[in-house]
Amino acid sequence: MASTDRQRRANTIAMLGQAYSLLGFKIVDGVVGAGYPQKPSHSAVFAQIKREGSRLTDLAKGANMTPQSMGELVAELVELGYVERRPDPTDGRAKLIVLTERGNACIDAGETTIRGLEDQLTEILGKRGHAQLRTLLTKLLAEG
Amino acid sequence: MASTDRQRRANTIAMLGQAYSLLGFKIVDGVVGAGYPQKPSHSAVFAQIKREGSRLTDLAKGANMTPQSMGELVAELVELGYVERRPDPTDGRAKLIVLTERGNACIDAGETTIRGLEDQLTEILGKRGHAQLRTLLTKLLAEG
DNA sequence: AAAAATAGTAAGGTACCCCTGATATTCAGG
DNA sequence: CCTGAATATCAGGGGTACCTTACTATTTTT
Repeated sequence: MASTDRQRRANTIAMLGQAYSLLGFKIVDGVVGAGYPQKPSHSAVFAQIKREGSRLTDLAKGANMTPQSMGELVAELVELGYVERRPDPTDGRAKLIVLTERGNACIDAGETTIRGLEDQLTEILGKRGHAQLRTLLTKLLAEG
Repeated sequence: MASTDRQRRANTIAMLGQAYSLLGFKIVDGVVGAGYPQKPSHSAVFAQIKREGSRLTDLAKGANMTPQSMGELVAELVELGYVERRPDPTDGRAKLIVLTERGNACIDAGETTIRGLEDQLTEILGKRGHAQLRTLLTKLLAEG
């Protein structure tokens, strides 16, 4: 991803990138550090999967990738013990990808990590500043 | 990079990532669209290289990678006609990586693209909001 | 002048992330 | 019940972005 800066004042986009890089890695580190090893791409599953379980195809669509690729991610998560494949009672072709207990615990660890980082943000920016940042980003993403 | 979300309210870090992803790709698209093909990783060079030229080792340090990896990036940029390797007159071991005319033009295109995107940000967030965002990010990066 | 450090190059490897193509099974409509 | 679409999976491939190890050429140190 280009920042293509070299200017004296960093551009806003480069700053966004640096901020994300800084904090994003801390999430993975936090979750992995809490005893839940995983690869960054796995979050594509964790971010979408429903409590009742999700179909592979739906996960793939949601993550904007092929079912084959998603299948590979799921296979890794099965290997790691975070999800299981179960036959879908409503469709013999389909399988439901469901979180195991450990999978749910992993998500909890992720949410805890994120909450901790949000708290750090509040410390750095102040309650007001943090809220402002969120408002601005929301606006930006709505229009972008 | 994990967002590990699934919450109703998106977390701030995920939003930072989305915003960066959105805008970062627009930079590359803009520069490439202006007739300067390149890969995202190349910005690691463009972002650092000095007008007088830079040494490979320095570029590598600045981008936090090995000289070998940086050497590869530089080789690609030489291929694309953006930089040249010249012997460093002050040290027979070293070479200076210097921008060609085309390389400078490419940087100019990048800066133009970024300026355009910054203007868009101002439109979306307002002059005040844009300034606030920059202030908040600056603070965040200083502490992080 | 010999030894040690530094600059760069060369060759090969790894992790990650995603793709295409082909196949088996099941479902849904005519 | 036949056929076309959908679901998942197997097999194989490829690109990006890095790394390690090993080497040569040059400079600096002793």
